[in-house]
Amino acid sequence: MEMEKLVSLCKRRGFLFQSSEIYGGLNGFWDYGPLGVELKRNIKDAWWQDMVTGHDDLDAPAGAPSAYEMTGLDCTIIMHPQVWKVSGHYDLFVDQMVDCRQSKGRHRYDQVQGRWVEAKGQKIFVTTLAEEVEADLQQRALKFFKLRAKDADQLGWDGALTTLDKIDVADFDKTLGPQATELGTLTEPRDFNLMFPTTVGALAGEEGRAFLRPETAQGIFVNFKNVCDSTRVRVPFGIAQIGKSFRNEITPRNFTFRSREFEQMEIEFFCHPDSSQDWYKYWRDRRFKWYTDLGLASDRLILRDHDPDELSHYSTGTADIEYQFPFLPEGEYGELEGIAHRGDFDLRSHMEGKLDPNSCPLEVQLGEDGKPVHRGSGKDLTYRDDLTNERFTPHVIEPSAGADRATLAFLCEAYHEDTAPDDKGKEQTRTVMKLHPRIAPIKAAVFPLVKKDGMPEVAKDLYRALKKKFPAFYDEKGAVGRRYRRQDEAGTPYCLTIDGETLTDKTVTLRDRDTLEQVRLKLDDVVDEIERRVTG
RNA sequence: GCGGGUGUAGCUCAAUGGUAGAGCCACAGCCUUCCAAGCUGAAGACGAGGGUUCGAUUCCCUUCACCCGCUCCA
Repeated sequence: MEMEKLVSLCKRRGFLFQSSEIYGGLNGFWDYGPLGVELKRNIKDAWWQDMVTGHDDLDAPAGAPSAYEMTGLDCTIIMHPQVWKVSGHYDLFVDQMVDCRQSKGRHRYDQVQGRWVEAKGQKIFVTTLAEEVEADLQQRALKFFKLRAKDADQLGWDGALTTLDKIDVADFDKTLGPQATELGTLTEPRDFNLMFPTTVGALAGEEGRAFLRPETAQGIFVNFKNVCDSTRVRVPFGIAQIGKSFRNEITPRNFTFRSREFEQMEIEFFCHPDSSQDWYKYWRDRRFKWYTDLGLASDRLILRDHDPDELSHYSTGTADIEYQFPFLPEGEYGELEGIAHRGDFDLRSHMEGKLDPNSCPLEVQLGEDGKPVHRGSGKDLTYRDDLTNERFTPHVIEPSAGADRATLAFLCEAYHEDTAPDDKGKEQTRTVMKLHPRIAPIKAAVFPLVKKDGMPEVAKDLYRALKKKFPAFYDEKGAVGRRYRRQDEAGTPYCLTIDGETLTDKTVTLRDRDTLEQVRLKLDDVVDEIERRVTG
């Protein structure tokens, strides 16, 4: 399936529009149209229902180490600036980048490795992005100095392997960029702040500076104590939140996949350190199943465990749920959700101050003055188990899903074209969105077969009855076949048609979107039957 | 942010330095008894801003957006 067809359908039928389109659009921002808003809300509602309100907290669900409770929060988008300093976003989201004028490549300033080397009376700083750092450095140095492999002993290496940000910018004219063949092609490092700054209060200036949240998770961590104090939840339990987050991505691309304003569905699950591994595995599998239950095909969806070298050292496991989006090259997947074992990193950070993610065991990151780089709240965020009397800092499992990415994946999965003969027997292409009935924007459409003989009146009554329960659609215009096709593109799973028989025997036809099959139902049973089919 | 490509009606596509055409969709009506039928009618566009020109959708510049590649993806 080509992505353009889906993008075109989304616009034509009102699933998705470009933000501010009449002014030319804005890169990285998208609006949901009349059908899209229903679809996305259904996805968020399904998540909230399945994870929070509908969760059975009395018995351990399949695969769970024990029974557990779930509760929710709705936190603000703008939070105290210290939250982001302590969480690490403030330091981490201010990336410095260098561009290469020759290769046109852009690189993270602190991730380009290199080393000083001298030969033939010239000293240069040679860099690489290769995994085989030493080997590639030698090869590139040999090539630059026009030496053969057997002349490797003519290379005079000076100093240890380091990164680009550790050398003087003035030495950039003696630097061989990682993809360059000549010296001095790298630009000076430039800032790319991935957090959107804003100002709180009427007075501009550093005092009022705040940020739009780059994730919803921190709102949960800073409210951990509030939730414990105001409810009777006991560890293990989870706090869920759905809400907008903002990241000033360098390159928004691929329709809504990477947007600058997006919505997250996150759970922070708090458990005892000793059982955290089991909970991590439970959530990984539970979340994967959630997508397949709603219709994502398991052959396009994978659960990918991060390699150990991808993990922060304090995390004992992270897995991505990834979907084979049609805009990605064959064999590549895009992330829908990450499930991370975060240990006690977050709660401890908000107690003690920003932790150094590279320290082991974790220690507060100190500045040159010996004080924390970013101070924590100083509040006690530990938990006391009143059954065992044990006090500990809970470990956290974080299933973090993108609502817009899930919506896009369901749209991609739903798009189908098939052929069906029209009334003249000619094969016509049919575009149909095979959305799971639970997330379909419109659950049922009602048609009088023709606009006479009292059929519209019966159809309108049925439509009104359906609408009291869920979104329904009424259409009496044109040929019935055309009306069916329109609903196919909107993803409506069921169409109900009032015909001549309805008037005599009180039955209607129920037409299935995917199979095109029709069955007759008693008019009085229709509302209950449709409701049974479209609710989880 | 860099390089390449593309911007004409909701969609698909024309033509043109001098009043921008069509098909489909959608709309109103007629007709229609189960999968995009037919007839009639009405409506709808040169991404934005400058410049050259008597006149620019067309030529030039800038900008915005989308697509491909690079880069990035806590």
